Parts: sequence; C-alpha cells; structure tokens
Amino acid sequence: MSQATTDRVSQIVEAARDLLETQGPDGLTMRAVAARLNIRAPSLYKHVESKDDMEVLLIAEAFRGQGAAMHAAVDGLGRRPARRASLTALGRAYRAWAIAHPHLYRLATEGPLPREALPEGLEAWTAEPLVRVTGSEARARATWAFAHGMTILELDGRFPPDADLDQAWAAGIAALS
Amino acid sequence: MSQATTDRVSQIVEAARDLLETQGPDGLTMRAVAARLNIRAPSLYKHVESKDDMEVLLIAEAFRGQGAAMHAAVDGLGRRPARRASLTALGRAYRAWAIAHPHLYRLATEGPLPREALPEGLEAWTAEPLVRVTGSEARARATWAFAHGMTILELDGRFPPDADLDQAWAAGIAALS
DNA sequence: TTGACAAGGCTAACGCTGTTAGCTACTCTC
DNA sequence: GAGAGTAGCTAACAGCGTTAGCCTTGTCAA
Repeated sequence: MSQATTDRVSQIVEAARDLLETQGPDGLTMRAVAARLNIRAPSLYKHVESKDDMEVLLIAEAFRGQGAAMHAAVDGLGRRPARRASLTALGRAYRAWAIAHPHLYRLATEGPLPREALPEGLEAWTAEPLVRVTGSEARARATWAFAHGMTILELDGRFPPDADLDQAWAAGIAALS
Repeated sequence: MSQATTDRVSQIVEAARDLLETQGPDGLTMRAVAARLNIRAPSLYKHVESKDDMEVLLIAEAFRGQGAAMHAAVDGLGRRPARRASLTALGRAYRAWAIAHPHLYRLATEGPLPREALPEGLEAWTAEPLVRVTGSEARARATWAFAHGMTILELDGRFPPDADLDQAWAAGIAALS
C-alpha cells in the first residue's frame, strides 16, 4: 500500500479540486479528471465509487479549509474577546474563504448534505468556532443562516451591483451580536 | 394569434412547473416536458429558445408566487404595524412559500440570476414588502440574507434533524427588528 | 382558385455526460 | 512458477440538450 498522500485517490481529489476551482462545475467531468492523470475515465471507478462519491471528498476538503480559516480567525484574537469582535472576525474569515473558493463553497453548501459520507466530527469541528462564540443554539443557527445567505447571494451576484456589502455584513453582525 | 393564457408557451411553462415540483430538477427534461404536451422535444424549440430560457420563465413564476405571498402577508396587518410584527409575518410567508414549492424556490434562488431576461420590475416588486418594512438598505439586505439562509439550509436539510427552526427564525427576526 | 409563406409539428443525428462490462497486463505472495 | 489482486484499457449504453432538415397545415394575396 502506498502513502495516503500520494494515493491515487488523493491525486484524483487534487485534480478534481483544481478543475472545479479553475473551470467551474461544468469543467468537473470524469473524463477531464481522468485526463489530468493521463488515464481514461472508466479507470477512475477503480478508486472512487461514483462522481457523487468524488464530490463528497471535495466537500470534506472544503469543510476542512473553511473550518481552518475560521478557527484561525477566532484563535487570532486575544483571550476573552468581545462577542462582537469575535463574530466580526468569524464573518470576515467565512466570507473571505468563500470568495477565494467560490465553486468549492457552492459545492459544499448547495443541495442535500451527505452527512453519513463525511468524516465523523468534521461538520461539528467546522461549526465549532461559531458555536463557541455565539450564545444560544438558536442564535448560532440564525447567525450561520445570515452568513451563508450573505455569502451565497454575493457569489451568485444577487445583490445589486452597487450594494455596499460590507455595510450589510456589519449591520447583520451588529444585530446578531 | 391565440390567447396568451392558452399559448403553447404557457402550456410549456405549466408542464415544466408541474414536472419540476413533482419530480424535482432531474425530472425536468426537455423530453419530459414535450411528452406532457404529446409532442417531441425538438418541437419545443419552436416556442422556447433553450432549456435555460424555459427555466427563466419558471423563475419569473416563482418570483410572482412568492412576491404575492409576501405582499399578502404585510397587507394583512393593520395600519402602521410594529416593525417586529411585520418582519415576523414576512418571514413566515417567505418560509411557507418556499417549503410549499421547494424545487421552484431552489431554481429561483440558486445560481446567477439572469436579471435582464426577467420581466422588468418583477425583482423589485418581489422585494418591495421587505424594503418597505426594513429601515436601512443595509438592514434590508442583512434580513434578506438571513431569510434566504434559513430557508435554503432548511430545504437542504443542513440543520440537525432536531433543531428548533421556529426558535432560530424568532431569534433572527428579533435581532434584526 | 392558386401560390407563397409562415407556423409548428416530425425524424435522425450529434456531441456530451456518467457509468458498466469485459479484457489485459503488471506485481506480489506462496 | 502459479495464482490472485490491482489498475489500467476499449467499447458501449442510455440519457441529456440541441441542430438540421423535411413535411403538413392554415392563412392571405394576387
């Protein structure tokens, strides 16, 4: 058995991620992924059950990436920061990661979540900074919804082109703090 | 020229909407739409430019439907209701419509919005109740993001199965009022 | 009455997608 | 050396959106 990091599966995920990030979802085809590895599409099925299965691996990558960004954001603050400061930092990290990886963010947050297929605990770990900062569960969920809504609407260009999104973010964070 | 309401285009939209709502996005194929009308798929292109074009008509339907629900919600309140009461009513109407038409809601809110293809003014009319109720633009956008986030996360089953979403809605509305 | 023309069907086909079946070659173990 | 497992391959399938090109029907003008 070879190392996990140079595993064929890891190479597949890397190729898929690169394709998705640079070409968008339409560029993420089994044939394109295979081509990056100089093999043919059917060979991918020796390592991955299906395209959905492959995408789950990408979703896990996204969770790890955005989770790390959010953990770093709250850890970067001093001891016992104000809730408002923590939420602001968290929001900035959340938004910045999503804008840097729009297709990955969309893939990870759009459509039903294949919970049982994800590594156990990953979802909770990703959400942990927000849960820690926010008071009640209800407030945490409302804040998450706000952050996701702002982010996905921005990524999809649903706000008017001249909208001041920094201000909208600030208004939401202020209200929810 | 025949009546607009019995137009072939209207029949196509009706068939497409029915397919989408009952079978989900995978059921919405050109061949399936055509079959409902007892014609073959290529004939659809005499009335509609493309599948995307057909979907834009569905998106407009969704805007009209959800917009009407929201207008009705705020109009149903007395004169000069409290902002909190208006937002609560608006949120309920927004959420209820989306849950009643999940696939249509997703189609209308997911991905880039083909603004120029939509009937002029429709977007503004749909958003009008929220804009009227909310104070600042920033606050309106934050509230919209919250509502959309709560809704799409619920539709996609992203909240834990035991999450009290009524409470999360209430917390968000309270904070944003 | 006839001829032109547009509208709206049709079949055949194309290129793309994910995916399966079945074959083959290499490598490791006993 | 024999056998098994791993990982590649080609060929093919069904389904997708879409195009090309043909044919019938109805309308309206000359």
